[in-house]
Amino acid sequence: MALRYAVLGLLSKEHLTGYDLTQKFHSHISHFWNAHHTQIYRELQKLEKEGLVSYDLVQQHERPDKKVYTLTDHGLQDLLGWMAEPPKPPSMKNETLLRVSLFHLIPPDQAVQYLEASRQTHVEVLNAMKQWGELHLGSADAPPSYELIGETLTLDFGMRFIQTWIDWCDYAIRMFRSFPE
Amino acid sequence: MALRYAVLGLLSKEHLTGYDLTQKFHSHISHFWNAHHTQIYRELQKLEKEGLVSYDLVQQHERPDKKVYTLTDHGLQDLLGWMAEPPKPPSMKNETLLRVSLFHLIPPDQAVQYLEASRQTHVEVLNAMKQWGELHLGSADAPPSYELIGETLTLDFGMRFIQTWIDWCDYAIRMFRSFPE
DNA sequence: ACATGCATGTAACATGTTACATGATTTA
DNA sequence: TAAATCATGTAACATGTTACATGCATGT
Repeated sequence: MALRYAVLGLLSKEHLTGYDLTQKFHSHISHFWNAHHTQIYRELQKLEKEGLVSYDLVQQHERPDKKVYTLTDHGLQDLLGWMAEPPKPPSMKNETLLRVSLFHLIPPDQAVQYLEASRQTHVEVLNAMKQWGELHLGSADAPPSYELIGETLTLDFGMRFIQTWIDWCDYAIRMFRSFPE
Repeated sequence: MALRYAVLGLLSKEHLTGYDLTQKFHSHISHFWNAHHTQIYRELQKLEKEGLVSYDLVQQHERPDKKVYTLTDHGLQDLLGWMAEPPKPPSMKNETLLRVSLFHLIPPDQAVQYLEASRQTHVEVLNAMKQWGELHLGSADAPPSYELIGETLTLDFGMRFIQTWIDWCDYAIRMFRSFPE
């Protein structure tokens, strides 16, 4: 029930095509949501049938037509209603942690190897986030405009989250190293 | 592709019925995975057809029969093969952050109210985790046995994760308070 | 009397993933 | 010459959610 609100939310800022939306998902909100283009096209069709979005056909030279989607009044009302719903407890689904919970099945050096690879992946993600923030939000020290407050806060959470991963990987590696092999 | 490994992983420790598995999902691994009983029954049927698990019918007095599932050799091999796969970058999907990214659509006091409710929810989850850890894993200071290392580490991550949420909520509330209303 | 627990499921639907398809244009 | 980009999709399948169903036992 939430993919629709990710789409409506992006459309509340700009008029976008399905393709544009896919790009935004990858570039702007991947630290808290993501979707394949196939899902987005399917969702747009449904939202259009329900009257929450409408589209204009735009002809292009030498390219297929594109559908530029717009949020309708009804769509904005639906979105604002959803914004007022109470928060739910977080539910995690993480393949790495699922593996870690079964580490007693494998030898310690394989576990350490896995944790080191995982740490490395997270370091790379964190660097990419920092770069993205500097490019899109400017200095992290200066307070953001009200328009950008949501993006600033979610990026900040994303970076804290990844840092938590890195710290935890270090801790876990130390714990494994303390076991006699 | 990972629910099956959550099921196989639990069955690598004990023989369990579908009902037992549902309980374990809720009580033991909810900080990094979860599933409805309907999913678990469906998955067990598939795993049985593929020969990764088998079951014994156990008759009960005054209750319907139960199927107690066991991991087969084939199932264990499949599980160990999965354990050796490389880690993926984490992918988050979080409704709260999706709302936060759209906070520019609502007035600051509604945003603060939401963040305070979210903080409260996370405090409650953290307390429940602490209690569960004391009950199942004993003192957090003493090093765990190798059998319990996975559960110790995943619970530790869960608690760090929730603490990160709480700290971030405080930061976000301060940021909103600094905006003139 | 009513809810909760034990134990198993079906059905319908929503969401997410992967593979395949088209066809011109631009970049390496 | 190969690939990536723009732009739109279909199809098949896996996973996740919600509602409904059964029937007995125990606790409040």
